[in-house]
Amino acid sequence: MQDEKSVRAPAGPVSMAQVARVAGVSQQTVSRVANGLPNVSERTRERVLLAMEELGFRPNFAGRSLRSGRYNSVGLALYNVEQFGNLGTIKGVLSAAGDVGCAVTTVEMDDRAPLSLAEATRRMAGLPIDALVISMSLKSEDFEDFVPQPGLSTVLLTMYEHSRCTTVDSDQYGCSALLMDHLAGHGHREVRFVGGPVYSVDSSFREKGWRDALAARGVDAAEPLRGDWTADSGYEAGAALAGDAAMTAVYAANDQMALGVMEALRDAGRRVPEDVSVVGVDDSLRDTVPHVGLTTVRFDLVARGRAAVEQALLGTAPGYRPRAIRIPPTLVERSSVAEARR
Amino acid sequence: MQDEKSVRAPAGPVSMAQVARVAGVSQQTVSRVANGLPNVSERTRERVLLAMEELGFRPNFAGRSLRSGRYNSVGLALYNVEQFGNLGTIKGVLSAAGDVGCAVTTVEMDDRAPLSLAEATRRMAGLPIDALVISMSLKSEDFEDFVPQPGLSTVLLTMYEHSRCTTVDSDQYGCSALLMDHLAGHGHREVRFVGGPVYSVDSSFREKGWRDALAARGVDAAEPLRGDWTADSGYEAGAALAGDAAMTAVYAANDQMALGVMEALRDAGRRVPEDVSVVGVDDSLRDTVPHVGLTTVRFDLVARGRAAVEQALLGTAPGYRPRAIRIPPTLVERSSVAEARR
DNA sequence: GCCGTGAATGAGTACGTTAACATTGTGCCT
DNA sequence: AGGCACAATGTTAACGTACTCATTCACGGC
Repeated sequence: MQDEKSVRAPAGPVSMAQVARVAGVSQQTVSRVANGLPNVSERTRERVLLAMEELGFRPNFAGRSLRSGRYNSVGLALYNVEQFGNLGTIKGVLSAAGDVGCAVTTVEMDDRAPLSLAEATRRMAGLPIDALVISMSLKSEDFEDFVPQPGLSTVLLTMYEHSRCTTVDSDQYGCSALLMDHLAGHGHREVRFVGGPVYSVDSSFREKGWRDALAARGVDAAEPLRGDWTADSGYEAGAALAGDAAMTAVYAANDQMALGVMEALRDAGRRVPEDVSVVGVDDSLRDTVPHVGLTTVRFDLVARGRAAVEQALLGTAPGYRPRAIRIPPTLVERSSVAEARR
Repeated sequence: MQDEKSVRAPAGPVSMAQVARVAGVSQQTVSRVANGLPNVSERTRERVLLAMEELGFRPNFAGRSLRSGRYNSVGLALYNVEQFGNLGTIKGVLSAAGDVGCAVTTVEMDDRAPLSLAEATRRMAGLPIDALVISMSLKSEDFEDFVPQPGLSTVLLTMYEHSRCTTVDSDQYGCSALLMDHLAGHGHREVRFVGGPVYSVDSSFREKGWRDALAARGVDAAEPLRGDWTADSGYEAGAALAGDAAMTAVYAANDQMALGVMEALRDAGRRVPEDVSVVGVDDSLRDTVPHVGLTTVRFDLVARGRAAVEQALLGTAPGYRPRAIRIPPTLVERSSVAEARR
């Protein structure tokens, strides 16, 4: 039963008390060593570190945060993980949380039934988190009557402006203004819109921006076409638009559809951008398609995620007032926009 | 100071004891209600639920898991969040964790210096997690001397076969066999390889698979070209290969470069697939490029993430033995491969 | 040589929860 | 009517940590 070296079977989690016994010190001294506090002699420190190593000590999170009242973690409720943009947002959330020494505790919410915000909050409330970021693409009315969990600072990633909750989002309305101004600067008035699915909130904000821009210039908006975000659906829309002699530009609600539109127009004998200008949204094709020539708009999704976490953590301080933060997009000018024909 | 309704300022976190006081029951009864345990009268239950609502009770995670010794959470150490494939893996991790009622606690590891595995494990050890999945694209030698934290079931997402740790990965070697067999079936012997950056472990496994497949057929491997995964770098490689009269097929280590290769070949007057066949890896262009014609290989990244979590959780049971799990890829046959010229 | 100073260490306690056990109350069978 | 089963509820203890306070010890100034 005797080994030559330090093979005391830990058999389950090792507490500071056990380390203390082996090192011949008090549990409090082990705590000091574990947290790098001063007033521990070098000799003692080494003895304790050795005992920790030997037993495989792992600090008990529960005990620690029961004492401190803090978890050093931000909650993230995700609705549709694979949706475009989530990776950038996740990156921003992780990055901002990491900057302040926080982990990110994530739960996927799209298991069975379409979950409500209330249900999501309830499920997140029991997790080890100091603040909560909720990313669920819901309709505006689903946000209206939402009441955040008292005592849990909550931020919603949505364009809806909530009265009791800070909301953060890329400016899905402003991106249209950016593109329409750009097109107008090149003399385009008759701009057609190819939207995403009707249930998409982002698409409808982009559509509203398009409508308002046209209205501001006194142009009647033609009935928008709709795709399902894929390049193939964009191709169909482009094919349908190719015969439209009045229009000089197409605004597709994302880049993949814009690419489809461009290909369909060219297949129908209309040159891009000489005959028709095309713009998209997202700048998702960079590095993916060789020689991308699509003028588009880029959202800083990382900034979106960062802002959400920053606000959520600010919200843990008393006296914080909810606000609405919209991350401005930037225009990415390439070669799919030219002067409109007279 | 008296409001007509239930606006007792909670002022900080609310404990079961406080709820108990308001509801006029014992703290244990509150616990029973919170956990949905039986043997509570309907009247009492309602009274407690009301008090919870009124005070904004939020179950204390620390107290609960201090008692139970479990966290119901899986740790995820991520090295390079935005890298291709991570989103699918994250999805799989979240999904598998969610299936067993676990959250996922994530920390991004690429802050300052290139972190070591040991450092990553140390940082994750103090988090509220029952098991750990580590996703860091390191060289094989960085994995060799890794010792997992005792008492913390750990899985590495890597092709390296570790002796004391379960490893999970998509089969980055087998994908080459799949593609080379497919090409060989169409009569291709002289297949050129366009790899990713030299430091990429995935690329080198794919390259090894390509070499071994050629060797098995007695063909000398030409020096591979290298890109940086982007379509533009693929275009350059394609331009360089266009003059190579002997080769009949190109194997690009990812789809974006394959697309660049195809465009460069066509620009140089060589038809694809009639003159040269091209294959890629990842199937990353689906829905992104209209009418994708690229024959490629698809990894089930969600399955990769799922497998990692499943193994990590299995590892919490005694008697578990480490294993190496390789998720097989599937061939996605499109139109960029034709019979080789005689 | 005595006391003050400050470093090193230990003792005691409380954080919020749940499990085990103890107690009370209610209704039913004989 | 007496007792027994079982439902409803309360009491106590323990999980591992870090804070507060107490104690010991060494050293230096006078």
